[in-house]
Amino acid sequence: MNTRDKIVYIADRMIRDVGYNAFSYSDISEHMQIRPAAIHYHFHTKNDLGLEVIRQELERVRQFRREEGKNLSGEDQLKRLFYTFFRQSFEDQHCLMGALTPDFATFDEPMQKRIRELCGVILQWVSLCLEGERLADRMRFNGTADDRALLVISTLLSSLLLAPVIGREIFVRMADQLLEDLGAHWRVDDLGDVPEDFDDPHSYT
Amino acid sequence: MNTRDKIVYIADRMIRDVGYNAFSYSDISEHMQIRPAAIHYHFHTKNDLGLEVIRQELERVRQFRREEGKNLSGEDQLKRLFYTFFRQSFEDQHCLMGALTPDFATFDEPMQKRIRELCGVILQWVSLCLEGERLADRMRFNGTADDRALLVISTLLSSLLLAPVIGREIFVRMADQLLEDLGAHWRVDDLGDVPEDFDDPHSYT
DNA sequence: TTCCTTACTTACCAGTAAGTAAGTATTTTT
DNA sequence: AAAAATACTTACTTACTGGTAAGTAAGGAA
Repeated sequence: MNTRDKIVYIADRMIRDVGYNAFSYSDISEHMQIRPAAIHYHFHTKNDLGLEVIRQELERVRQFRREEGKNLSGEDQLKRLFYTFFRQSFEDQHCLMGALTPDFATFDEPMQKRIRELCGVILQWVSLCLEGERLADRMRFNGTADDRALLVISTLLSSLLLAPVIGREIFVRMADQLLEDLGAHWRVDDLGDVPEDFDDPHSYT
Repeated sequence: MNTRDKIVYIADRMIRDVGYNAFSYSDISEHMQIRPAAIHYHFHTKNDLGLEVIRQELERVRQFRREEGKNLSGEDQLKRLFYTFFRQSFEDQHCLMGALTPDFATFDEPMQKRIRELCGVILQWVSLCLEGERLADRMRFNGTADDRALLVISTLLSSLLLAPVIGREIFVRMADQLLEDLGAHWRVDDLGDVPEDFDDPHSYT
């Protein structure tokens, strides 16, 4: 990974760990062979870095849907989503939306716009998966798929936020309850174990 | 309201507006006839102030349950909870848990402990209300009341987090869907309008 | 009248934040 | 071989953070 991408990767993790307003360039520099000022060479302002972190996550989600997701059922795509969140619950990390929304009011317009974009893409993705599953009779729920997607995302998001407070096990409790309510025939346990090493920069979301 | 309580009130609002790590003593001082250093007279450190903000909210919830809540049905208590969150969605404010949990890793032990306490009290409260409503046949749900309380809180919490991003209307959408799923015969619309002025320091939570 | 407390103010500290400017070693292009 | 771009470092500025120290005006108690 080149320096630029490494900076973005570390910033991404920092945002998920402690929130956007609680990390600095010097925090990032401590995790790599670089001085804080060198980060300014790659990202003029912290805002630019923040924008890039969200842009890359947006791109990852879009690429997954374009390429891998194309050949996967809604169920398999949802499993991927749940697995990502499951893994993050083990790392005491939050999803980008959960980490960024509380500080939303402190961001400028371009940043807010991009968060809105990320939010829209994720909701649309989950909504389409849910609608497909309902049509295939593998899930059932009242109301629109859009509304149900909102509930799914909000449950995953808050289970990560609450995990460090209440305990890691609440992710499985909440996710399984959600799946039961949706009439799904699979549970978090079916997703497989989380590997020991967590150095791959994948995440949706 | 005396100076000390006013500081706590403003700090509370700031935490809900922009998060704990994004406000300073000078931000608070700008909202009252006082210099930043005077706040140190009342609260030696920012941590002490944070602790007091949570303590007061904890006390408010406990007092409500001890006094008013005693004579109210689970339904009326839940209505009170939903109404509080509904009102906050209009102010683009977050609940304390939603505002504090993303920064959780940056807090020291006493602070984390108190947030955990607040979280526990709220969940227990909602859980008891839900259990009562199920027994009274006014609500129905699978699984334990504790798990269902977790879902209710997480939905309310994230709807506030997402409101500034997606739009205020999502609070009503998500809350109503939640109530429908629970088999409740009431909706957010039944809670009455939110008044224009929002200067009363009540909030649970 | 003196003393002490309360509730501040002003002035300051050390530390850290984001950001800049100038210089340098290394690689790439011409 | 010279020039230029790349990827930094060192050293800095400005602004602001939480926190401290010393002083003071107002009020009540001895």
